[in-house]
Amino acid sequence: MSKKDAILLVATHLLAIKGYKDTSMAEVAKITGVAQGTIFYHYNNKEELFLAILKSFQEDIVEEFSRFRREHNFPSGLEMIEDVIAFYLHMASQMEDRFMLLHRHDAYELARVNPTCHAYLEAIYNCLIDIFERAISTGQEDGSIRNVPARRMAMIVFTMVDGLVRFHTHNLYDAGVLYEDVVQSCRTILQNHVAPSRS
Amino acid sequence: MSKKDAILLVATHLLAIKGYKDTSMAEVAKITGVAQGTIFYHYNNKEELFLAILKSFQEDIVEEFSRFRREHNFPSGLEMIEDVIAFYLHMASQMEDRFMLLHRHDAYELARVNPTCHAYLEAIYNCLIDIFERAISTGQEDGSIRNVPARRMAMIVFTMVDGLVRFHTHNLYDAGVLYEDVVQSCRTILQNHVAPSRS
DNA sequence: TTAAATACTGACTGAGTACTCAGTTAGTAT
DNA sequence: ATACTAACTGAGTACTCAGTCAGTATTTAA
Repeated sequence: MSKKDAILLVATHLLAIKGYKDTSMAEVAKITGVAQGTIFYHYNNKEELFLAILKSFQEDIVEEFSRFRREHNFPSGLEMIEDVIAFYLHMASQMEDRFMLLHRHDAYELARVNPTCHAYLEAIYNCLIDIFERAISTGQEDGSIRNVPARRMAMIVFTMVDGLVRFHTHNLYDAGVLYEDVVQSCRTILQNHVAPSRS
Repeated sequence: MSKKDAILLVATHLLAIKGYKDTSMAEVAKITGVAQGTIFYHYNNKEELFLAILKSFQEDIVEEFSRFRREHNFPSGLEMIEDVIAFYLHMASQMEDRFMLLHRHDAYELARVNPTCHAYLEAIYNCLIDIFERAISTGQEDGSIRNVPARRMAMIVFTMVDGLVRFHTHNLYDAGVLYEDVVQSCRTILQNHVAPSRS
């Protein structure tokens, strides 16, 4: 791996677990095993390094989620929802550092003054919510999901699933026991009770 | 108001909107209109000031939520849920600064190494989730809410409502349009469809 | 009218910060 | 053999920060 990539990886981890202000470029350099100057050779300043992390996150997550849609087939929209929830949680543990970055305020504060940062964040959230929305729309077409506003319900489902992840990272409750309840709740909210042929 | 209280108020606001590391004691002093040393006279260090804020938040929120329960009567548990959601959002805008503090990582990081901080956080969350749980239990007794695990469902409802608040503070979506959907979703999840007399 | 306790002040300190820059090195083209 | 380049280095710079301290004002008690 190039030193540039190694710096990005170490910085992602430190920024995730310690936050922007508590992460010093000196520490990133030391852990990566490069000189401090090397970081500034590749990234002009701390903010650019942070943006590079968001950019790679956005690219990777779009890639992973579209691969998921390519490689899986779902018997119905309602069943797809459950697989999407499981996949989301899988990604959140696979990309633990970057999801933790999403749960910090650093990115949102930068987004207020930096349009590039705002664009990355929006792209990431759109990707995360899109996949729930797609499942709901699919379910509405095949009749397994009732007639609800797809985008807004996708955001609510997202909120619940993301809440699980946050409970876990905040270390206050054992979120694992909530998984089944969340899946069941989503089923209850979305499930169509009238026969599909009725519409 | 005493200078001590004034310092607490200003610090709460700054810590909420800028975060722990980005808030300097010098700025707190300047905005409050006291000398830097005055802060350290009342609070031994920055961490103690932070804990004092959490403590007052915990006390106030317990007070407000138990007042709500004292002063309101609810025709049924299911209807109580809707009022609780509205009240929660009311409190979140009333105590905007302190709820924003809850959405930052600062407190959770301190809680990892500081048992007092952990205790305050746990008390706050318990209070927030208790009121949802109480509504669900009430509804199960009067038959308006179905037989679901009360505590865990309370956490899920909390997750949705808190998600609304977070969307708002993160400034990414207009969360207002989601309110009705969240209330409707909660009703769908919890509502009892069998006649109360059947049990 | 003291004396003691409490409340407050702001200049100061030393550790830590992001970032710079003159210079080295390893590799490649001429 | 010479010239050139991108990657890399780490000591140095200017600055910010939490916390200290010696001293002053204000309140309380005898």
